[in-house]
Parts: sequence; structure tokens; C-alpha cells
Amino acid sequence: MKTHPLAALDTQARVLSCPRDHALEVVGGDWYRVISGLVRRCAFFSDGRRQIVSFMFPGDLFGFGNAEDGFPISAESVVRGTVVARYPRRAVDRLMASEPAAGEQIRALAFQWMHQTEARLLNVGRMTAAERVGAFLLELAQRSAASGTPDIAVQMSRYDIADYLALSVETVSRTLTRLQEQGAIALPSAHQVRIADREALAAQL
Amino acid sequence: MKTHPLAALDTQARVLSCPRDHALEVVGGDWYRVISGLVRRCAFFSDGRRQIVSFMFPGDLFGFGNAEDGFPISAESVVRGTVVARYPRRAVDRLMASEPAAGEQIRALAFQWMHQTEARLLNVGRMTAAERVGAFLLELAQRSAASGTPDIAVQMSRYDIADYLALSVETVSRTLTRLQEQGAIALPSAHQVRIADREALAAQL
DNA sequence: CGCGCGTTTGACCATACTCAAAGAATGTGG
DNA sequence: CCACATTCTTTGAGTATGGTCAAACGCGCG
Repeated sequence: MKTHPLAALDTQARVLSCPRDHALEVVGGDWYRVISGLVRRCAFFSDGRRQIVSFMFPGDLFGFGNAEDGFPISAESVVRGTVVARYPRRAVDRLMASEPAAGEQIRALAFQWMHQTEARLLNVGRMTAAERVGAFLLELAQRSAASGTPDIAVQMSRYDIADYLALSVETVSRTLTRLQEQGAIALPSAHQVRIADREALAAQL
Repeated sequence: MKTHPLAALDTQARVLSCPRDHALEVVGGDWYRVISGLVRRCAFFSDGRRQIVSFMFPGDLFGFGNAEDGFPISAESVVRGTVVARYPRRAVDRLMASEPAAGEQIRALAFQWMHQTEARLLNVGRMTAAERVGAFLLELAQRSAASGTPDIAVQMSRYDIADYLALSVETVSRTLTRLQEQGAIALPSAHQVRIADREALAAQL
């Protein structure tokens, strides 16, 4: 397992273990790292509309200067057994001051992260429902890669997917069904997807 | 005028002066600062769909690690007389190494920037046309603040606005007209907006 | 001054949303 | 361990918001 930029601080990290659908208290400035499970970062409108800004998978780092201005983005565990390590701001600051390489790594991460977020603007803004779902599945496949099975474990609910892609639950469900009918994917169960025809899925962008 | 984080490097900056609708060559790693005019950063689909990721106003810094992976985001001048300073990567790296304060400032900028981008996900994903246009005008008002007039100079075209908000040009135009009819704004000319009823505009989120 | 592009408006259409309900799965308590 | 309840998922029917196509208008630029 590759070491992460904050590995040196693991002894100072506080580990949080969460049940399902549990809001993490995100302290501004502190850094977080998903150890296992799945975390969603989301924003809410007063009227209930929700937008999931990102899913954080094991190994992912987040907490880059949270939400002073603008409106808050909360972090919530998606599945039970989600474990998150919290790195105190001071320790991170000290590390970055003393270890330029770590600062560099984190900076690189932030840039990569930024780019991903900007790419999501395209998804949400300019893609059709089928394209969004397709791109989402490919993203899932890539991030949850490795494990020998060609089946992707879709841990989050249809509601989560909908709020991630800025669609309605019904549209997500219908779109998955249609992709299956077209032979692009197979759905052994509601929470497992097998990509049958990668080309068909990628027939976008 | 407040000094910016890269002020110390101004002597090493290369200044680019651009006509209207001119693509800047963005060198990965280098940093850019808008001196005057207006810059749009955008991504294109192969079929012509365009998404403007951000508008950069005078004083704004951009270029945080551009687009190695994923697809490219280009930067283009919007109005003639746009002037941009380019700071070579090496110089910035050296500055950040020698001046921790500068690094800190840039980091803070990046975080702020990130948050703005994430907020845009909401706009584009979960808001109605009227809400998007309203939020856009308020954003414009805030960024182009100061100048005594209550009239906002809308420098970009309706097409740019449309691709920024992920709407069609027609919808942008119609929405502006309707906001005017409702008395929320006044449109002295196509490129000037006066916010008549801030509350009405902000009646969202 | 005139041409071209940007803007506005209208009519029609399509995609995705809403409302509704049935069926499946997951978790709970007896 | 099973029965029940709740939540999640799927499907259908109708609707609405915003997109597309088309055309007129007006401003700005050459």
C-alpha cells in the first residue's frame, strides 16, 4: 500500500468510526482521510434540494479549508463501518513547513482535485442523463478498481447517485434499466453493476 | 491597491495583451494573473457543447496545475484589451519555498477557489434558470463591485453567460427579460444591468 | 453606412421531473 | 428465525421546464 502525504502524522490522527448516514463534524482547517467505507460531501438548499459535491473513497483526502464563506458543505458517512482519520490543522501546518515534499504532494493533490471538480461541472451542466450515468459508472469502475471482479460494487443508494449527478432518482433508475436493455451494462443486483460494453458506455464526451 | 501573493515576481512576469476572443496558451504549471479585461476558462465537447468553468476578473489568479489528466481547459480573453501576466513555474516554486507566507496565501486562494467551484456545482446542477441568472448577476455585482454606479457592466456575451450557467442563449435572454418585467432588474442596454430589487433576485437558495 | 453578429421573441418539441403506486430488499422487534 | 415495517427501487402516466428551430430586430464594428 502506497503511503499518503500525511502518513507521518498518523500517530497524531484521531480515528472516527461511523454508522450509516452519519454526519461527520468537519472542523475547518483540519484534514481528513477516508480509511474505509465511503463518505459523501454535500450541500443542501433550504427547500430540501441536495447536491452531492463528491464521494470520498478509501485513501482520499479532504478538508481543504472548509467553507468559511459561502454555504457549508457537510461530510457524511454513506455506509456503516466507514472509518475516517482526522489530522489536526496544526500538525499538518507544521509538517508542510518542515517537509517541503509533503507540501508539494498535497498541493498536487489539491490541483488534481480541483480539476476533477471542474470536470464535474461539465457532467452536471452539459451532459444528458445517459451520459452522466455512464460517466459515473466508469468513474466508479476506475476508483474502485483493482479487485479482480469485473463487477462494480455500487455502495451508495440511487438517491445518492441522483444527487451526485443532479438527476431525479427515477431518472437514474430508468437510465440504468435502459443501459442494461441496450447491453452496455448488467445489473446482477441493485448494488452491483457489471460493465458489459465499455465502448457503449464511453460513447460520450 | 492591495498587493497580490505573486507581487514579488512581477519583474519576472511576462505580460500578454490579447484581442477579443483570443485563446491564451496556458502552460501547465505556470501561473497567470488577470491585469485587466476578462478571461474565461472553458472546456469543450467534441460535438461543440461548451462549458465555461470560470470567469477570471482583474486581480484573479489562475493556472493551478492545469489539465495533465482529464481533458483540457482552455483560457480565452473575452474582451479586447485583456491583459494577463504570466509567472513562470520555477519562479513561483522558488518563491513558495523561500517565502512561506506567500505559499500560505496561495494555498488560501486555492481553497477559496475550490469552494467557489463546488458552489457552482449547485448552481448548475440544482437551480432553475431564474435562480441561476439571479445568482450570476449577484456574483457579477459583487466581483465588479466598488465602481460607484449601481449599474453592472456585463462584459461577456449572452453566449458566454449561457455556457457559464449551462443554459441555452435563448433561455438566458428570456430569463433576463422576465426578471426585468418582474421589476427585479433593469436593462438599460444589453450589456448593463441594474439590480432594482436585490431581495427579489436573492429570493433563491 | 452597411454588413454581420449578437440579442430577442415566438412556436414547437424533448428530456427529465413530478406524482403515484407496486414490488424488492433491508433492518427491526417479537 | 420469522413477520412486519420501513425504506429503496422500479415502472408508469402526465407535465413542465428548458432546448431547438426559425425569424426579426438592433447594435457595433469594419
